[in-house]
Amino acid sequence: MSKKRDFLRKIVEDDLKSGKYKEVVTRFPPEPNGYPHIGHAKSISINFGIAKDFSGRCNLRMDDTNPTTEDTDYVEAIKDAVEWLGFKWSEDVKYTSDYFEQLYTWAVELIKMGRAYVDSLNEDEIKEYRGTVTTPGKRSKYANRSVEENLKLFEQMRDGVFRDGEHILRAKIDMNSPNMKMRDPLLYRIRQNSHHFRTGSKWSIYPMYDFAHPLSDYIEGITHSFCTLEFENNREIYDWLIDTLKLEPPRPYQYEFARLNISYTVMSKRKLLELVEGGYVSGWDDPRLPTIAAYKRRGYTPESILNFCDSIGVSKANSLVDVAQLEYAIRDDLNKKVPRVMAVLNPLKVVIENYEGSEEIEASYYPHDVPKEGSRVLPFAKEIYIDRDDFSENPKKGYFRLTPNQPVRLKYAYIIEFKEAIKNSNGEIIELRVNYYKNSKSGEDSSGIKVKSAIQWVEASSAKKAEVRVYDRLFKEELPRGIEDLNPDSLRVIKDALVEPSVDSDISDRFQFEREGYFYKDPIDYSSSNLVFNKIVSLKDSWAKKSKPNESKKEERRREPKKVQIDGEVTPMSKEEEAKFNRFKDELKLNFEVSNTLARDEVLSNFFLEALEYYSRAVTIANLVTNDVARELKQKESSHLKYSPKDIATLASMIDKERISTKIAKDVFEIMSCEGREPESIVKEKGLEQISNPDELLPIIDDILSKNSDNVKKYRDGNQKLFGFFVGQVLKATGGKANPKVANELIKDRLDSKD
RNA sequence: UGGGGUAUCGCCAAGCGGUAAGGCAACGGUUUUUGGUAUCGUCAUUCGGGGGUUCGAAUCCCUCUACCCCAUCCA
Repeated sequence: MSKKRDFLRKIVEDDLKSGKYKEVVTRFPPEPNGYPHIGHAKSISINFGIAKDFSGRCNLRMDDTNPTTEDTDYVEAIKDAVEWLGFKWSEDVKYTSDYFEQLYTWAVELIKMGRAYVDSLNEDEIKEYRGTVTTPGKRSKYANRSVEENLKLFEQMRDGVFRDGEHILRAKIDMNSPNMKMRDPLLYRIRQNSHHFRTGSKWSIYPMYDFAHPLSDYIEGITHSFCTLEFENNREIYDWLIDTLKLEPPRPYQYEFARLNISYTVMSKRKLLELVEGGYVSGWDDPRLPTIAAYKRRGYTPESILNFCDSIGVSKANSLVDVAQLEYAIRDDLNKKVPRVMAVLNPLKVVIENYEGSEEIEASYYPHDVPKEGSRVLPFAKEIYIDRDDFSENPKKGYFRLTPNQPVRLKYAYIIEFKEAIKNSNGEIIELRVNYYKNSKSGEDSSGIKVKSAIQWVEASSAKKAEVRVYDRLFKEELPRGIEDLNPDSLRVIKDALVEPSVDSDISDRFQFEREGYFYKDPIDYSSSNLVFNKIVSLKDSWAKKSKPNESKKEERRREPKKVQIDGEVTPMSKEEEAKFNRFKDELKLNFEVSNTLARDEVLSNFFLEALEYYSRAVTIANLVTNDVARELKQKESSHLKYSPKDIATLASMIDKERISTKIAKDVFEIMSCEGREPESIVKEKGLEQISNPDELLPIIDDILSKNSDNVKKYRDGNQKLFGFFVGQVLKATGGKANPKVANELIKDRLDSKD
């Protein structure tokens, strides 16, 4: 298993360790209503990856609860994507529609329990009754129907008695819930005349996501149900359903992670569909799209996609991943795998005037640093082609290629030297005349000529013509809004590129065209008589960066000045709060902030006041209460606390008497709140009294200092930050019991004096 | 405006009271018959802002700010 542990893996690991589940079971549950994209790849990588890491299982489930949008084509595309990425789902592909009968039974059960009802409001009324995020909703009058009536109506809904929209099944939860999703969520709707791609016209009613999803997870024995952030609000329904139906454990729990966004592309189904249907791209597998089908067609490897998913991690923060990170993943993968070959994308004819005849040159497919074997033969003769970019009449500074007074090596072959440029009537160069050095042949070079670079070439008579499709980012904006941000140059088709003859063999489908990039034989259009290549990704090009001075040095290290943030209004205190505040501050001498916090929180201030009756040093108690007790109170009712104000008072007195350090006090507090024992007995039992005696501490300190002599040196050289490190080490060595104040002084002494 | 979330380098992202990981990008050097690769180095005195607690805070407390999600009979 990989060492890397994201928060989801941590949850799974803990659950397995605690024995909550014996085996982890996950699922990838797409709705088959669109082509999966790289965002799905992230989800696939998480769900299948976690199952694999923890030797569990992962189901592939088609969430087909909406007959109007779904289709079997999409099912195939999804299966294909999962397989292509190299995963195997557990058993057969699952379908939510397989569970319709069971789901129906549960719905009936809910009705019988009085927890669901048939509502007959129309769509607009339902919306209106739901209220808004700030105003409560109100319940429909139909919510009062008897169980019998609901049962009968629901049965009739199933039997196709009603038209779409006439009735709806809802859970009876809470129309005033601050969570909009809990305002009597819809469970079933009527879809009278739609044809479901699997169940046909068998059903007139279809379950909604919120109803079908948790229960399908339960049916399949899923343990961890991972989904994206936008379902956070739905989790409450998820739990409500499973609890209300009193389903036998083990039950699944839902956890959410952030959806993937990549710069310069779009990921939403709606926008993708718009691109395809609007003809802005050639189809779902247009290599410019972020769909898995597109990456596959473009030539990305499954490994590279998976590596990419690994590299971006999993978290809950909305983020926009730089495409450069994806590009790195594919380059990194292909670099190790793929043969190098020569291609000239923008051919310029070159005649080597002093060369006669022809020869064959053997050239390795792989550079010295790729540990793979294999070579091919390159024909060589008087007429060749090089790339137009590799000759310059008026070179920029730092240009390494052929110029009128700079020779260049033809890779694997000879060094050539410029003689003459032939131009057409427009002054464009159409042909180059050069001479070669006989004794400069690659591998047996005795010419002594130093060249700055070696360029690719193809021999004229044997080179094959190829179509090369060069892709750039689909959008010109980092965060595209829609088609208005389309990059007009996202596709460039080069019809008359030339490639060396060995390319048309079955050595590989992917190549590196030397000094250009990685290319893939188009799986659909490529044939021996019609060579078609897709550009997967270019090589890194530090020359292009250097030679393009536009956005140059200006941005150097220009740190944004820190924005000044304006603080908002703080709600004013009530009369009583203000009175308390003044008493705390003036009478009890608490500081402003502590008084403020205490005064504004009634539970807290009561707790504090009560503790004060047992011990009179207000400051220590107040600090304990405002910090540590407050933390617990965020999660628990005060009546659920396992310790009393008196215990806190005792703890405070122990701190004041310096029997224990504040650090240990935190530990003691922790035990108090977990086990509900008195501080005195905890300290006694564990022997937590702090060590303040220098004679006891000094040997420990010296030991640590000598063991960390490198850090001591660093500290003395000026790295003041390291001081905390030494204190930490001493505290660690004493089990936290060293009096940190004393330890601090002693360490400082030692560090500053002894050389 | 109610509720639910999230903020650590240009972009991802570790970190859970004791020396601010790592990757991408960027910038330099070395190697190189790919301006590729590899390799070495540089790149957060500071963790959204302000207070507080502590010997010690990215981590605990208070508070403010910004952004995302929720009012489909979609998922």
